[in-house]
Parts: sequence; C-alpha cells; structure tokens
Amino acid sequence: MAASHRPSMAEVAQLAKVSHQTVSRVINGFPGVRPQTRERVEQAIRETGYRRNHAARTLVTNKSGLIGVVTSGSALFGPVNTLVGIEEAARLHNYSTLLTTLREGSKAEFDAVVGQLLDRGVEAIVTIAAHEELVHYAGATSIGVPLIVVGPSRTEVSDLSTMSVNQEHGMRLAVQHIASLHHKQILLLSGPHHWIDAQQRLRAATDECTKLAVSFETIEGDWSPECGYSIATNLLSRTDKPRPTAILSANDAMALGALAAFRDGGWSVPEDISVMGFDDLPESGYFQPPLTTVHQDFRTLGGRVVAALVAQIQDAPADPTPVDPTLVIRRSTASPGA
Amino acid sequence: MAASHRPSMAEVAQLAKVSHQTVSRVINGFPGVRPQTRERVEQAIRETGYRRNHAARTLVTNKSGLIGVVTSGSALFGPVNTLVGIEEAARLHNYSTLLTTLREGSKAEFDAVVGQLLDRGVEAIVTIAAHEELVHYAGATSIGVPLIVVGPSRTEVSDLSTMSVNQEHGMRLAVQHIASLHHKQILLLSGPHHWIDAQQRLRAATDECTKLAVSFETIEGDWSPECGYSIATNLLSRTDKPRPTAILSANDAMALGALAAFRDGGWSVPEDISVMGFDDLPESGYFQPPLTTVHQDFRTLGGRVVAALVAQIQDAPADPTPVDPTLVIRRSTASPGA
DNA sequence: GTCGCAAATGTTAGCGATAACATCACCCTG
DNA sequence: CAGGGTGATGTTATCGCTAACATTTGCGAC
Repeated sequence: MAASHRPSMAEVAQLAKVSHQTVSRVINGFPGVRPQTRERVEQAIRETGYRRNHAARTLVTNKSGLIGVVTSGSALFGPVNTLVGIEEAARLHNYSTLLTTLREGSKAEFDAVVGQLLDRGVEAIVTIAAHEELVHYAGATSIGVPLIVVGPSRTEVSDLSTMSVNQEHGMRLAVQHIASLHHKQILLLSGPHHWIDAQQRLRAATDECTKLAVSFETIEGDWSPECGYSIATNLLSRTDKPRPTAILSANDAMALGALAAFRDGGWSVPEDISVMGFDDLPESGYFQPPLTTVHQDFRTLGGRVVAALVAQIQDAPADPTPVDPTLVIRRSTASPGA
Repeated sequence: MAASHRPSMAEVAQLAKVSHQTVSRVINGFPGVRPQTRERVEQAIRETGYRRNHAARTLVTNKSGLIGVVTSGSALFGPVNTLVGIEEAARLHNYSTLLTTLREGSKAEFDAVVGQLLDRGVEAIVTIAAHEELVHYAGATSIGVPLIVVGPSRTEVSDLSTMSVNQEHGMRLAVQHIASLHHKQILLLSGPHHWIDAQQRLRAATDECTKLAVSFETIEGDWSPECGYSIATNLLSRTDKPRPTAILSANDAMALGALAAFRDGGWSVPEDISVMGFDDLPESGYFQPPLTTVHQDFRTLGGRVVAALVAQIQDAPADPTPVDPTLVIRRSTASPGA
C-alpha cells in the first residue's frame, strides 16, 4: 500500500474493470448495478483503500453536507450541550459539523466567522449562546443559507428563525414553586442583559411574579459563581429594604455562589433563605444543600435544531415541538420561617 | 443582488475586465498585481458579493485547511475546554475545525467517524478524551494524516503522537501537598481505568505516595459526583481497615460527591477528613468547603496541540513545551487531627 | 433468428478554482 | 532604436467527481 497516495475513482474503476461512473454508482448506492459487478467494485475499493473525495463531490453537486455552528468561546453548560446534541443529530442526517467559536463577540468577528463558514459552503448555520447583538448581526447579514439562532424565543425578532428550550415555561415553573412555598418577596438574579437567554428568563420570571402577586427585585449578574457570591454577600448586610426570603437565580452557577456566600455569612439555606437555580448541572444535586433548579435538556434541543435545519434545506415543514424544561425540587428551597 | 446564485471567479473577472487568474491572485494576496487592477478587482468582488469556493480550491490544491476533532460525547470539563482551545488556535492558523463526537466508543464507531473526517480531506486529526481503546484504535488504523491523541503521555504508546497536560506533575503536586499536611493514609479515588487520563493520574499518584511513604488504597470511580458520593458514604461506615485521613480524587466532580456524602454523614471537611480534587472547575471555589485542587489549563493545551499539528503538516519540528498544572489550595484540606 | 425494450454500463462535459506556462507591455541600456 | 529583462496579465490543463446522455448487453416475444 503506497503510503501517501490517495486512490481516485478512476483507479478503482480500472482495477474492477468498469468505468468510474459505475464505481460512483456503487458508492452512492444507486440501483441498477448487477450484484456481481457491485461486488467486484467493492472488492476493488477495499483493495485500493479508496475514500471518496468530498471536495470534488461538493464541487459538482453544489452540496457540501456541512452545517456550521457559531458558538461563544465559553464552555458554559447550555451551549456546550446544545453543541453536542447538534453534532450527533447532524451526523445522523449525514451532515458534518464545522465549529467556530467567538472570542469577543463583535460584529466584525461574527461576520468573519460566518464568512469562513460560507466559504466552506455550509448549507446551514446555527448560532448558539446568543448575545442580543448576535441576533441583530444575524438579522443584518444576508447570507443565503438557512440560519437558526438558538436562544431567543420565536416572537422576539421577527423574520429570523429561532429555537430554544422553552425557558419561559421553565421560569414559570420556578416562580410557581417558590410561590407555592408562600414566599412573598424574592430576588431575581438574572444573567447579563445582552444575553438573550437571560432576557427571556427574566421576563418570564417577572411576568409570573406579577401574576402570582409575588413582589420581586432584580439584580443582574454575569452567570459566574463569583458574582452570585458577591451579590448574596451584599444581601447579608442589607438593612435599607425588606430582605427577600428567596433567591431565584437564572443559572445554577450563580446560585452556587450565593449558597457559598450565605454559608460564609452564617445563614442556613433553606431555613434563613431559599435559593433556586436554573439549568440543572450534573453537580447541582451535590451542592450544599442540593440545589432546587429547573432541568433543561439542551441535547434534545440540539437535535431539534438540526431537524429544523434539514427540513428547511429540503423545503419541508419543521416539527415545532418545544423542548420543555422540568422542575427539580431538592433541598435548597423551603417555606420562609418554616 | 440575485438571491441564491453564488458568483464565481469568472463573473468577478468579467466585471473587473481581467482574467479569472488575476482575480485569484488578488484573493490570495499574490504580489505583482498593479494596485489599480487590484482595486478594480476588489470593487468587483464587493459588487458581486463573491465568496471563494473552498471545495474547488481544495480539489486542485489537495489541501482542505480542515482539522478533524474526535471527542467523546460527554460534556466533561477537560475535553470541552481542550476543544475550544483547539478551535481558536486552528482558526488562527487558517484552519477550520470539523467536530465529531463518539457515542459508544466502539472501534467501528471510531473508524466510521475517522472515515468521515478523511472523506472530507482533513489534514490532521485530534482525538480528545481518550479511552484507552481509542488509542489502540488510533494506533491500529493507518490513516495517512497526522494524528494526535490528547491524553496519554508521550511514552505510553510508542509510535503515536500524543500530548497532554502534564498530569503526572499535577498529581505529584497534589500528593506532595497532602503529604506536607502529614497525612499517612489516603484514598485515591481514580477515574475509570480505561480512560487514559485516569491511568496517568493514578500511576503518578501511587508513585509519589510510594516515594513519600504515604500509604494508600485505590477505588475506581466514573468521574461523576454520584459515584464520589456513594464511595465516600461507604467509607463512613467502614470498620475493617484503617480509615484514610484524606481523599485524593482524580477530578473535582467526584470530590464534590464525596463532600456531600461526608456532610450528610456528619463528618466535617477538612476537620474529620481532607478532600482534594483535580481539574479546578469554575465552580470548585464555591463548594462547601471550597475545594483544594489542581488547576489544569486545557485551553492552552488545545493551542499547543494545533501548533504541533501545524508543525507536523508543514514538516517543521514542534515545540514540546509541556503545559504545567498548578496547585490551588483552598479549604478542603488540612492536617489530620488538627 | 431477429426485433425491441429494459437493464447495465460507458462516455463526455463541466463544477470553480490553482499551477504552469505563454504572452504582452514597458522601460532601461548600450 | 534594437535587445532583453521584468512586471503584469492571460491561457490552458487539471484536480475527482456527478449529471446527462450514449451505448451496449441480455433476454423474451413473435
């Protein structure tokens, strides 16, 4: 076996004593090849170690079989798991996944990255971990292939195809849980306002609070435990306003920070204050105390995204079944004063 | 702007009144194009909205500019961050990253995935999150492009290019820290034995224990907090053997599980037992108590991997500077009986 | 046996780029 | 002003494949 030479179809054809076209037919599973011929070709393929050349194929069919993913460089739980879900589903549909990460998140960087994907002939693009600006970039850039933004809810930006876990539902679940525990005054610890997910989660939470007559205040965090810690620490020493009896954090990491802060400040959770997260990290059940949170199935979401994309590529209607989060009640929440 | 038509070089050339070759020269930044011509071509590119067709380019140059990554489907901290590091570095070197995930980890699946990458003409392949079998698959499969396995140390499998964080060094650091606290009897909570990283971490730990006259026992876990929890729970009720005064876990997640188990069992950490992790998750500083661990910079590792690959592709020698982990001392470790 | 149709296979053109070579224009030199 | 670079540009072949059409083969019917 010659080391570095990649055999072409022609070579296989020669060995099998057929034309290259017949080889092509065998490879692509076309009907109308005599079994005996097919066998001969397959044998030749094995002998030569032939591999199809996807570039040549792409050139002539004008289909790359590539899906481009734009994700934030952060290794956050949601985005990463969505990515994995996308890759798996893509492979199932015979697509390959081209991955790009965003470092700064500027429009220039976004355009560069999308351009790179376009040069490669991707048939569709998914943007994960959407900052709000990204959505506008995506809306502004006319790119000529289907693009789905994972994050904003369908109504948020017209004219842009979007998908997400039904975060609104998740947040309502969370607020309802807290309300059912008879908390009347809660703190909503939101994510950065330029993250679509953060906006969505916050809006749903405030909505539901209003509906259930729970009064709330809002502080914006940055998703990190550090920030949850410092915000909770401030709370400990606060005297000016009535103190909330529960914190509803927009993700588990910040909730963890809050847990640590209360512990360091001598408060018990959930006796002195309830803490609730959002995401359900694999670790969250082992926090101290185990964190009540909302479970989101990002992998399934990834699969749905690909299904939608494939449908769009093939001009078929997509299945719009939402991915519903579920409530996971653990020990970090209880009734106030209980 | 016609919606779905992708302009070719020929069209740009026609508009700019030059030959397609000149357009090619402009695009690839060749010298020897008159500034005025260049300007005309660039104008035409803008007007037509031309994008290079990478498939055609790949076909003729026989260089895809693609790096394939094979990773485990799990969203574990190390692999994910390595992946991000790889993508960033790849882009810096003008490569794109093709991502594939492994669901089951069989040789058949590995071969299928690698085959898919090869069809796409990847110039190199990186395997992250290596199970031991993967290494053997990788060794067995002659693929014709450089392949780097991230995980096993250089000496482990001859004839296979490998890279990793210097885990051995990290583990020695960990054991030294524990020894310096005067622990004499420790429990090594290792990862699954078929994971290369687990093997390496374990071997280094046992080595160093022996060297420092610390006696140890070993239990194999599966990286999950669940498993750390149950193993630690067993420890609580153990009477047959001398109980260890410290646990050294091969990752932070299992250490977290152990923390939870001890808490539930009424033991204090680090007063009753010390617990130490490995990885330094973003959350680890907020565990209860904050976890002493070993910090690993997987992103940098990813960058190094790409650098090595690019060097190999271009037949240049690689820079073998290892990525050294660092000790992060927090509050989960103390001297026994202190 | 030969006609004819369908199944199986072969032939040709071209996808959009780069490489290699050919040409042209221009300027400097002697 | 002829000769010869040199710099700028154009021409042609080619990469490996698939689409479309052309041809051959096999076989049953008359």
